[in-house]
Amino acid sequence: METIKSKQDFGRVFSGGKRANHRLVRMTVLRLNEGGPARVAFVAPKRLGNAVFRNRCKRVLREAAREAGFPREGFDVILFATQGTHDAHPHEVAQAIGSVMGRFDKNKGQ
RNA sequence: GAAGUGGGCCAGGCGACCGCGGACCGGUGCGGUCCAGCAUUGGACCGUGUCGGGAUGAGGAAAGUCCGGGCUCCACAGGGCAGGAGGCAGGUUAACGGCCUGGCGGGGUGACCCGACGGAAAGCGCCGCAGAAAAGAAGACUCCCGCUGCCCGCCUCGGCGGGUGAGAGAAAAGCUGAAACGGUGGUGUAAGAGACCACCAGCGUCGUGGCAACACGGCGGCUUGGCAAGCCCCCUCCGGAGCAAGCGCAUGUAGGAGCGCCAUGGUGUGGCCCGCACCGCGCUCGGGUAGCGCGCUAGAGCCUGGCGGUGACGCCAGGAGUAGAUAAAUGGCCGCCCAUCGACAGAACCCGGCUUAUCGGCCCACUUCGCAC
RNA sequence: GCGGGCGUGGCGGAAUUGGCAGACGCGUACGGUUCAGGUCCGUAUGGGGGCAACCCCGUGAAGGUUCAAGUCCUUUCGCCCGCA
Repeated sequence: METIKSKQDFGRVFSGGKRANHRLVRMTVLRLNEGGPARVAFVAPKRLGNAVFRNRCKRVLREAAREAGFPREGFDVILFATQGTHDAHPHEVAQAIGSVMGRFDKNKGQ
């Protein structure tokens, strides 16, 4: 699973991407016009808690992303943990990601 | 059995499947270099992609960053001032503000626990309100006494009684306060006082024991508040930075332009001075960069046994054993077991401590109380 | 990794060398002014107890030094800032 690493790439996704919120996950999605590998990033803000709490959040997101079929062709996605992510089951989070991504797939079809 | 004290240990386990970091091994594609050969080609090494195999992979505090070191660079880390830290004694150690043993003080019936525990007659400063007085202030004030003097009365003519409080005496009492020129009791006196005596506290000094802190005993003269976590004094220790240290490679219009200063100068140097080393330096404009590799994990380390030591610890012998990431790896799911899957919590150069957080459980030693034998 | 600062009523923000904690401003409540509202003026305003006089507790938390701590010291929690 290719991850976004450099500061410049993050900046590109933040400025050009669209945001979508859910109780269990928040995400920023950038549609890629030209080729290049689709990538993912996992973020847990510091205000959520200590290092163990945030590591757990990112592991849940990682497992959910794997189940949801990431990385998806043509998208760079940043996944943010929320307060609910820590105690959620990865399967729930995967469904949440799926429903949110559904909007973007629909838009793509139009 | 109940309550408690001290010390040590564990931090769910096993199996199956899917996934993550990553050393290593094997296959294979591409590129480069070298070697052999006339040549198709073959072999070795390096880089890179891909497929398969595959050991191994967070903590007792990884935490807070409160101390101490190692390591690296600055000069080989040197002198002084400033600044900072520590503060009963002896030991332990690489070092420490840690630890051990002992002393002293305090708490507990006890096992045990706690203690920033040098100096206030080196100096400066502070001690509000109350109180006569608050730090040597004079014996100032109230109070005490009635020797001398003065006044009045009596009378046996020199004394007696009464009054006064000028002079002399004295430091006991003075309601306050956190704290008042040691405390209690006695002798003494006009009244009193370490003036004298006994005991206690404290000080000095001598002796004995102890490496020492200190303890015990004798003697002495009678006595000098508290705060140093106020400044300070004394003793001991500390050069500065930190793995973004530091070294190498690659990239780059890059050995850039302008102005200013310059040897009693500038930089290394981080507060200052000296010393040492180097010879350009400062500002502005413009440009570039946090890519890759090394450092990077085996270390004053851990376990077991023996010896020395009261102990911390030291010495010797044997044994086991690679976390090294860099947008940063440990997760998901199923089954079984203990007891309900639990607490605090995630390595980032590495160690030794300290402090703080913490569900539940186990082991050892000891104390007090109750009951039974 | 290294270094520095802050925490006081509901809010902002004072409290000199330790010596009566909450000055001052805002806000809130009540009353007055007005036909009504605003402005303005006055009173009250940390918590608990008491009929009252008054007493006790309160400066992020827990200890300590001192006769006395918002102030000094230690540990700890939270927040903010700077440097590489």
